[in-house]
Amino acid sequence: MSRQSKPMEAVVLLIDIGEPVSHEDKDGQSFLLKSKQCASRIIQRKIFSDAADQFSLIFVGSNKTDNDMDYPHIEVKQRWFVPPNWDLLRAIENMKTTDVNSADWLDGLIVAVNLLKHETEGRKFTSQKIVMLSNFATRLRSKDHLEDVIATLKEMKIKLVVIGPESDDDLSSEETKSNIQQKGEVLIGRIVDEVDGVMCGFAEAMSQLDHFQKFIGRAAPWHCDLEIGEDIFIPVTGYKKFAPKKLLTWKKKSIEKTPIIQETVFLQGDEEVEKSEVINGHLFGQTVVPISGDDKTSMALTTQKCCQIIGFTKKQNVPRHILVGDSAQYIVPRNEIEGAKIAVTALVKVLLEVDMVAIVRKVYCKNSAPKLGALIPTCEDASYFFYHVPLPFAEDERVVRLPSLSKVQPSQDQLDAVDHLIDDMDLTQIDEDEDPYSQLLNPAVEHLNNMVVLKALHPDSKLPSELNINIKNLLQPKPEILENASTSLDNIRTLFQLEEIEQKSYRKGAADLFKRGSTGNDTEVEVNPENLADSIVGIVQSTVTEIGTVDPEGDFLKLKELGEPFGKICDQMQKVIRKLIFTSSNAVGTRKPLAALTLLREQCKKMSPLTYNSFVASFKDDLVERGYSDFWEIIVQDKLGLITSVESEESTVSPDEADTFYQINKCESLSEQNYEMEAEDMLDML
DNA sequence: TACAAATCTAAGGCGTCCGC
DNA sequence: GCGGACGCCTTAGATTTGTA
Repeated sequence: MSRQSKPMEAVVLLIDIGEPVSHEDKDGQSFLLKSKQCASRIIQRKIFSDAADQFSLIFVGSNKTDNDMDYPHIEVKQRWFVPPNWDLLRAIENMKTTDVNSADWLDGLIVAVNLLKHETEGRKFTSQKIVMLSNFATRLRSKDHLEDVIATLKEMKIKLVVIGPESDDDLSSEETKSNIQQKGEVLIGRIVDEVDGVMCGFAEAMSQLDHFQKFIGRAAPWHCDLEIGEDIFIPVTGYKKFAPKKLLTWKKKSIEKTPIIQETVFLQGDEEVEKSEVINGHLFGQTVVPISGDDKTSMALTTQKCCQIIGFTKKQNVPRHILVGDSAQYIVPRNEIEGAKIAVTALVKVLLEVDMVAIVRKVYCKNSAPKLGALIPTCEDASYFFYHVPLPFAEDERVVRLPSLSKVQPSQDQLDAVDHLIDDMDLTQIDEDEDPYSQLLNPAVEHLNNMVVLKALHPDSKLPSELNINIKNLLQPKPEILENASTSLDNIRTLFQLEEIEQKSYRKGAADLFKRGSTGNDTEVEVNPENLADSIVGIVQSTVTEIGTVDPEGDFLKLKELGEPFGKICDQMQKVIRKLIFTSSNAVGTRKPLAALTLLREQCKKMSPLTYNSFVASFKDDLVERGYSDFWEIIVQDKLGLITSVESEESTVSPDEADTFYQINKCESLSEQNYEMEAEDMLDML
């Protein structure tokens, strides 16, 4: 057995399919149709909730008689208790009414009790339930067994759920119940009362079954010692507070019942390579660095499970927006460990008093990756504990500079209107019990499950293009909230007039920007300075913060104009040139890095020849060493080597020295050959 | 010790974006 | 339109936990 098994309930679905349930109600639907929807929904919910419950199925009013007690018109359709499955669902979907109008629903109940008694023997069900769907419109053969049924239901602690006709209060004045039906309802009502069961109409039942139920499993504990320094260890346990709902997972299955075998083939060119001959590698620039399994093992960071406090900081240093991860944990003192509760409580109390949080290094298990997190002290219902929320490492952070919105100046009326709208739709003041959104279900999960059910039951039919009304409701604000905000919404509509703007293509935009000159000469363009300021320059000014690979020359000049330190932009330019040569794809070509290098040399000639000379010397070494001699040849051709004393007074390099620099000495070319050999060897190994 | 459930991790598949 | 880079999602496998 598992450590703590899921609850496993044995459920008998007892459904009336006799003649009396074939009649259509005022809403145009027969009782059987409603029974179908209801029973089907019960099974669907169980399938998707991954519950361990098992079902059997009994029809009352069937043309067949198939039960151990030989009661007429009672058919045990599914004897063995089986997990909820699509076959069961199809059996329910295919239910048809019969012309039998003398089936006894009490007989059906007795057969169901008998089934639970005998078919659950030796199996570890945690509870037993009968779900009965009938309109009780047939005359009972005998009421002799009534007391026995009640006694057995009580004795076996069977839960009884009866879904029947709407109560008289919910019926319209035109709808009436027959005498037999009224007597039947009184009788079943008595049974339900006696066994403390549940009885409801379809409307109520369906409202509870509309959405797929959430299965609340028991969170798995994570035991660890909270370490403070070298000597203090507090035994704690972590439980997930919340985690994202996982959607259905897809498995590749053949519908033709021939198994799908997934096969992976490794190819080098057109030739197949054995998996054993394939090893992983990392691509550094154009160089593949192979990493074998052994290398990987020796490179792996070996860690031990831990939850180590590495420091404390003021709570305001851990603002909400830097919290990361997709789940949070409770960290509570370990149960039954003496002193753990006292220690955690003391720590939490002190941190609350000084408004601080603890920063921890958390390793889930041996050799798993260390994570950074914040332990946020919390007190709820007189219990002191921590919330653990993951924090980002430095390299996880992205600094996004967005253009200023200062150009947008809303009027005071517009500001007030938005203010009112926020007040009217404010959910923060709603009582938690009345908050319609506190238990909001995930519409994506609901919709996907609905669609899977449709496809499973009707594989050839098309999926509906319209969303189910229940899903639509999940996506809408509640009507009462919209009503409350109706005045504010009207104000917003009036004050923020929307205009349709024709979407201009980039080319069209450019044509507008660079208006053709009045000369009519097609080759001349006239730049409209006002437009330019509002568009390209504006955008560039607000966004260029460092030199990128898209327009390195433009970025360099812009940053220089903005007064960035010359050394800093030279450094960035050098990095970009290296990136364009060594790590970009071949498609980049040599034009862009060459243009960037030319500009850098021109600028350094005036400002700092030493910076350029130092860079070009090490750049030459790298080019030769990595086998980029073609690009070096272009540098030689274009005379982009060392800046000489003739070109700049600050340079100490003579023209002769500059000429010698263009030659590659034997040692360098030897190392190049070596590199090529090594690369060939490595490729052979691959 | 075996087992089931919860949890985490790495690898591979796939879709989107962007530069050429 | 193509292909590389990147990120998200799924899946399989590993680890941990607690009970029978």
